[in-house]
Amino acid sequence: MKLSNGVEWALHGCVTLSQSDSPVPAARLAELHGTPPAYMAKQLQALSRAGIVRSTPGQVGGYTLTRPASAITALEVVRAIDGTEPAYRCTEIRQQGPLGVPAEECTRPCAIARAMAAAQDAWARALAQISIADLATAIDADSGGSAMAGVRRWLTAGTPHNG
Amino acid sequence: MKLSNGVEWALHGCVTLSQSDSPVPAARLAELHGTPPAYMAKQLQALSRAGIVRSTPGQVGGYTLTRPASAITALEVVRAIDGTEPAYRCTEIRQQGPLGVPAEECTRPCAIARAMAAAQDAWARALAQISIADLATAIDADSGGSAMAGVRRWLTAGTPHNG
DNA sequence: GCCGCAGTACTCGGATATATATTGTCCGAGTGCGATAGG
DNA sequence: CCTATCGCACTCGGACAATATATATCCGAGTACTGCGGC
Repeated sequence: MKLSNGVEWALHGCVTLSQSDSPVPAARLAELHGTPPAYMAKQLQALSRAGIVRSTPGQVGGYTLTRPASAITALEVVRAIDGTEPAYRCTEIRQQGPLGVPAEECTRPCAIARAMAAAQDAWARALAQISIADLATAIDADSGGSAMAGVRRWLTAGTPHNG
Repeated sequence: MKLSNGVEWALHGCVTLSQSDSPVPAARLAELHGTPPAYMAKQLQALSRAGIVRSTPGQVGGYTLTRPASAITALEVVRAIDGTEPAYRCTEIRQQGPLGVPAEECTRPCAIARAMAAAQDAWARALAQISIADLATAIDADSGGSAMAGVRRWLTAGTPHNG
């Protein structure tokens, strides 16, 4: 069970976007985080399809959060990048083999699938309780309260029409 | 985040093994579940390395659970097949880029990594609460109490020296 | 001085190669049972 | 009839291909700013 690396970049990217009102280009986010620019752009496109960020074309375009950071959960970001399919996919092997139960009796999911789904729900609930704003606050606290201010300064310093 | 298909086979296999005192060959388990024999054997080898099952060589050999089914958790089986590494691996991108924080200040994990780890813990706890015996009981209940008896009958019927 | 227009530079978006992990398969090493020969 | 020995069939175990997924990249479509010409 490996989560895509893009999830990490998307989460950090959302935290960064939460510090800017003006659009931030994908290339700039990639520069800030030290990631391949084209691949970071790919993740942002996925976030755009999921409705988490809005893309602004044009010369001073870029990406912006569609909602306040406190209204975006980590679960949404993870699902946008990694997909919504559950980690455990039951292939109904109980219907296979010499003792396979007929499909008509399989009215409810397999007990094993139910257990795995319950675990996944617990995981999702934990992520749903955390917002991008929470993450930004936590990161800021870890650095003594200077990290987010530094991000804001760097973002504005890099946009010539703003600084 | 996709979980290996072998997890499903391993879980079903452990439930089946819990119904037999004598060793069950991998090929027989594969036949019962309708899976590729060689690949099912691969999963059982992983379970053996993890100490969940014990392999018995020889003509009437096979695999047996090392402990009562009530003492084997679903988490152990999943970890044996899928590995113990967490789904989210922090690559410390906070140390990258122009605003990278020096490594000496990274005394505790990144806030995002902490959030993801907490979610993974919730997932693990949910799986740790479920034993192979619980799964067997649930599967049996789904079939009106006949499934496990059928498995036991099929296992003994297939072993010529027992039936 | 003000307005309309073309040019340009920048942005995103999807289609395209490469690397890696998973899936699936095979053959060799080892072990216990069973038949057999001897006492 | 009992026992030791040999052969064999069956088992697991790890090493080896084929496939699917994730990773990384590139080029084309579209849009807002900028400079220029006309009014």
